[in-house]
This record gives sequence, structure tokens and C-alpha cells, in this order.
Amino acid sequence: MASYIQVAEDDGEEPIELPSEDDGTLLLSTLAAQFPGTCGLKFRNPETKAIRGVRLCEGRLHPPEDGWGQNVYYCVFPKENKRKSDDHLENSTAKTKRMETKMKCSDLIILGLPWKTSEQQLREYFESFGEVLMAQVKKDSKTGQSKGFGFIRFANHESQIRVMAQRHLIDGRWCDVKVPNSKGAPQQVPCKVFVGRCTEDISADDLREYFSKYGEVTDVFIPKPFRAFAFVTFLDPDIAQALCGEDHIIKQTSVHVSEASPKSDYQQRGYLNQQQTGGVPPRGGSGGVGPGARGGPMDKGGYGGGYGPPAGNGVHPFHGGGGGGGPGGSGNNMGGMNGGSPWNQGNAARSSIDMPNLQTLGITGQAPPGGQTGTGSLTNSLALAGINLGALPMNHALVAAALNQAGWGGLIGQTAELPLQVRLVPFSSRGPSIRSILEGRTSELPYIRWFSCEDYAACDWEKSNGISKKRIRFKRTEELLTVHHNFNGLDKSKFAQGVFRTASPEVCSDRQFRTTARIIDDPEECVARIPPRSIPQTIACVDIYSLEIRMQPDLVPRTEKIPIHFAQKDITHNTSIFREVERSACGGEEVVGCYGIGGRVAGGASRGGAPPPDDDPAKRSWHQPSKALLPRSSGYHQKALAEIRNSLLPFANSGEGSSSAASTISTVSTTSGVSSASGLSSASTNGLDKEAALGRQNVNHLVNMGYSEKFCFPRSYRASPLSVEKHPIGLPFSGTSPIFFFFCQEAPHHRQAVNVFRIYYAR
DNA sequence: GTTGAGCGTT
Repeated sequence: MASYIQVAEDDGEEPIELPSEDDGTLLLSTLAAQFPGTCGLKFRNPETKAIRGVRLCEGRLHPPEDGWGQNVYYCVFPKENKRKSDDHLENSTAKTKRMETKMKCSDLIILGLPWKTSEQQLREYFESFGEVLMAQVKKDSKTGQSKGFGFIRFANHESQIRVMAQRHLIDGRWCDVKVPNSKGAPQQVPCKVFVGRCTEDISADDLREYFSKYGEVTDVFIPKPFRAFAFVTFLDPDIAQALCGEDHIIKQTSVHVSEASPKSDYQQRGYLNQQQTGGVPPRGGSGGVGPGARGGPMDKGGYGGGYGPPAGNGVHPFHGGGGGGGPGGSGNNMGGMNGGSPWNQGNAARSSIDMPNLQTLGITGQAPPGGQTGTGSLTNSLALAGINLGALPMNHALVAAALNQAGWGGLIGQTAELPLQVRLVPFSSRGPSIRSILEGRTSELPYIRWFSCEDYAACDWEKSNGISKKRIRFKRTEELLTVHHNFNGLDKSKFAQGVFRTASPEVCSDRQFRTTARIIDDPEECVARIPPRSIPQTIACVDIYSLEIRMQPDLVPRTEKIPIHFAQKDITHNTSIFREVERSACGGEEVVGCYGIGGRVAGGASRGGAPPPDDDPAKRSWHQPSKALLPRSSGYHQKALAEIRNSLLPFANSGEGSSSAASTISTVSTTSGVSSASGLSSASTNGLDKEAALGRQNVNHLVNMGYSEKFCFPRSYRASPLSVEKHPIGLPFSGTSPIFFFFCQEAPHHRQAVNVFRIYYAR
């Protein structure tokens, strides 16, 4: 039985309880994990009042004769001025020096600070991690206004490691802490070990529990599917190193610990430099050696094997095909939409997706199996909307039905895996259908199917050597490998592979582009790449710094820009809300996806409610909510709301008749949030008001389920007068439908409207 | 009234 020993760094410091080993000794490594640089222990003998040293033998500290007792023990650190011989001096100095360099603190940059955060607040925040020697908020010299970043320095290295190992919510914003670029990476000692010969019954918890006795374990990663190895990351690199080469017995199984440095393997697989630079400890364990040598090096070859092409070639389920003759109306509608204003074209581009479209697949609430005529009113609604709808995460049953009906061989075989598949479906779904590219109906390139994402920072375009690149810049990169390009049901060998490049210092030392990952085309592999414990977080984490996708030239002889319209503003705040939801309301479970809708404001700023110049009510394909519901929205905003609303139509309660499906989707938008939504519902009879009432009703339902209303109506949102809290939106759900939360926001200064929402499955 | 990728007038 392990007992705990109270150890303090020095007299007057608060003791930390450290676990002893089964034989009653205390491992020096355990001690060093908490007190880096410690070489021994001492304590005050209660009888003699003298300081006594603790016996140290082969890395184990032995208890005093009468046991550790309740004494407080104090750390002993090497002292250079007490050497007895030159020889000793030299050795010890060298050791100390090495220790010092290894444990040396560097300044850390804090990025993403709220404008309002003061140095004092910064200091106070980080003092909970250890003694802060310096805290600075960089400010504009003229105005005194914060520049949104700052620096801190800790007194001890442990604090530094701890701080860098996580993100920080400071005054409502998620901030990153990094070693500044201006400073060379101080040291890179691997904290992670490879544990080979694992058996399947050894769980991550088992590993954590076992290895914790050597020092603090910060991460355990077991690749899935099972591959007989795992990774264990220690806080203290010394401990990791010390364990390397050893055999250990866990659950009657002898496992072998070795260095976790299959770098060549990384490179072969396209996972370059994932955790090699920057002095940043690995976070989340995402960089494990992945399973499945599918595909090849990214610069050549295509995806091997995988799913076959869908049944029924020549007809694609996206446009009126699929499922044995889908609704022709859909194709017509698309045509009509594309013939509309540029606005609508943009809309179309944003709404294209490569999931099978439920409607074109003939999946509606009342759809008979087999062929469809495309005359259902839901289909018509969608046609009016002019939007393809399949991109959103959807419930399993619907997906299964859709896929089955579509005869998508690739996924059919995986029906049993659908929950997994669904869980992996797009975090962000943008861009054209791959199918439509193959068939030459669009010049747009494929897009990231999904990725775990939180704070993408910007996206832009770069053209060089005749190749357009879509660059999506994100704040972080560690979950790079969770990118998944959905080629399900398609012949992947026909597609070019995505090339992911990163400029993040966490992945690249030089901040220049480097290839870091291939697109992962296998959902299972994606899952394997997400450390289980990080799912609730990484599902909200962005990690790609930039992305470049090229088509194979023989298939698509041209490369063109992909109009992407990622939500771009103040995602962070929303994200923090989402995170809260994930952690509390959702219990960390089943946060399924996120979908962003946004777009440029055509012509002028969206202030003042002026609709875009090309917004012809007769032509537009979107449903315009009543002004009463959108008292302060611009035309653009209304369009955005409508777009969201329309895009959610397929998720309308499928138990309802298809003709009423549209009305089961509500967009509630008010200037005063909840109360006005309900007020409107009681006062009027038009459809929209009913929807508002329904929306409110469902929000109430959410609240009853334990969701906090603030997640639906974040009125505390710090933003412009036109922003999100002015236009909260509630959407309905049914027992089998996803729950939707989303937020709309306009960014008039950027002439851009931004709408973001996330989807939570209620289970 | 507003802003959000970065790298520090020590």
C-alpha cells in the first residue's frame, strides 16, 4: 500500500504529498517529478531538533527507522560551493549545469489575450501554476491599448511545462502559451516512451496507473485498432528516459519500454516533425504512430483500395441520381439556383457537400423505398432553398437509410460502423462535392471533409506555379492528423491527395511550410488518431495551419480557387461556450459536429439593414424571415439566417409529414433573446412566429434536459451591437434529431457575416 | 462603436 509523504521544497513552502513505493521507499524520480533538480531529502528530527538526511540508495529514498510519519521533508538541492575535491567539483558542476540547462525557464509568450487583461491579471492567473517572475502585457506605446499578447516567466521549469501543456482560459478567451520565436528552443528531451508488447487488455488507465509510480504521467495513447503498443508520456523527461530499455510487467504481461522516436516512420507516413521541435511537450498525444499504412507517401500514388465506386455509375446521388432514380426536381432546382444572381451562386458553392444528400437520395419522412419522383414538398422546399443539405452530421438511422437506399457500396459494408462514421462526420463541411468534380460539373477542388477545429484563424488564397492553394491558417497544429477527407463511396485511387502543410512552430521549427500529413481516409484511423480523452476537446480544436489540396492533373486539368467561407470571427468565445457544453451539459460525450456558414457581404457593409445589391427577393433562393423576428438584422444577416434555416431542413422532425417539415425548423432571432421569442409566439399566427414559438419550446426542452440556456442565448457575449447575442437562434429537435445550437454574428468591419453553429446529439 | 495574427520600444 502506498502511503504519502509530505515533501516541501523548503521551509515555509507548502508540502506536496508524494506516494511511497510498496517497500516503503520513495523514488527519487517521484520526488524529482515534483521538485526538479532535487537530489535528496532532509527533515528535522523532532527529538534532537537537528536536520537529518534521508538515506538514498539506488534512486530510492529510505524512510527513517520509525517510518516516514507525519514529518514534513524538505528537498535537498545540489550546492556547488560544498565540493570536497576538484574532481567532485568538476563532475557536480557539470551535472548541475546540465540540470540547469535542461530545467531552465524561458520567457513564454501568451497569445490571444483579451484586450482588457492587465499584467496583474495575467500574473494572477499564472501564479496558480507556480511562482511568476515576470508578467507583461504588450501594449501600444501610444494608446496603451493591449496588443493581445504578453510574456511570462516562471521561477521553476515544472510550472513552465505544466503551463505549456494546456491551453488557458483567461478572461474568457482561450490563450496559447508558447516559447517565443525570438528564443531558441531551449531543450528537447523526449517525455514520451513507447511501450511495446502490450496486450489488448491493458487499458490506458492500466498504463497510467502503472507508470504513475515512476512519475507523473501526462498522457497515455493507445492506437486503435489495437496494435500491441502504446505511448506513455511523462511530465519529466528524465523519468521517460530512465525507463527506456526496461521491461515491465503489467497485468501479467511483460511490456517493453523504449524510446518513442519512430521519426522515420513518421516521415514515411507523412507525419513530419510532429513533436520534434519547439520545446513544447506533446499535447494530447495526437502524434502517435498511426495505424494502417494506407495510401503511400503523400507526394505520389493515390489511395489504395478502400471503398469501391458507388453502384449505378453515371448517376450521382448528388443531383437527382442515386437510389434508383432520385428526384429530378433537385437537379432542376440546382440549375435554377445557379442561374440566379452571383449571390446565389456563392450560396450554392458554400452549400455543396459530399455527403449523400438525403433528399436526392429520396430520404424523407414519408419516402417510399426505391425510386422517387422528386415531388415531395420537402424536396420542393429544398429546391426553393436552392441548397444542398447533406453535409451536416445527421442521425445514424437517417444516414444508414440514406446510404442503403443510395446503394453506396462503400458505406453499406460499414453500416455497422455507422455510429463511428457519424461521429466522425464533418466538423466543418465546405466546398464542392467530390463527385461533382469527378463529373466535371464544378471546377472547384475538394475540401477538408472534417477536422477537429476550434480556432481557425484565417483563410486565404495563394497562387504559385499555377497552383492555387487554399490556405487555412489555424492557431494550433497538434491535431493535424485528425483530418479526414471523406471519400466514402468513391474510388479514392482517382483522387489526388491533400497535402497538408504547416507553418506552426509547434510542428515546424522554421515556421515555413512543411508537409505534415496526408489526408486520412479511413474513419477508424481517424479515431485512432484522436486520443480518447481528448475527443471532447479536440473536437473543438483546430490544428491545421494551412492546407493545400491539389487535384491530380490528369483528372482535373486545372486548379482553381475554392471559395470557402469559414466562420471567421470570434469563434473563440463561442468555442468556450461549446467547451462548457461539452464538459458539463454533454458530459463530454457526443459532441458531434460543427458547421459554419458565412460569406462575404456583397457590395457594401452590412450595417443598417441594407440588403446586398444583388438581393432580388424574387430571385433569391432563401427564405426570408419576417422583419419582426429580425429587427436589427441586415439583409445579409437575414439571408444567412435563412441559409442556416434552410440547411437544417433535412433534420426537421422526420416523424412529421414532409409537407410540414419546413415548419419544424425554427429560426428564432430576436434582439432581446428569449423573452421576445416567446412574446412573438403568443401574439401572432404567422408561420414564422409559430416557428419562433416552436424554437422557444425546444429551447425550453433543452433546458429541461439540463442544457443551460446561456448556451443557446449567449447574451453575455462581448461583441458589436450587431452581433450574436442580438440574434440568438434556437432550433427544434426531436428525440432522434440532433440538437442544434448556433450563433450568428455579423462583422461589419470586415464586411462579413459570420454564422456558426454546432450540433449536439441528444443521444 | 470596433480588432484577433503574431513575437517583446524591457
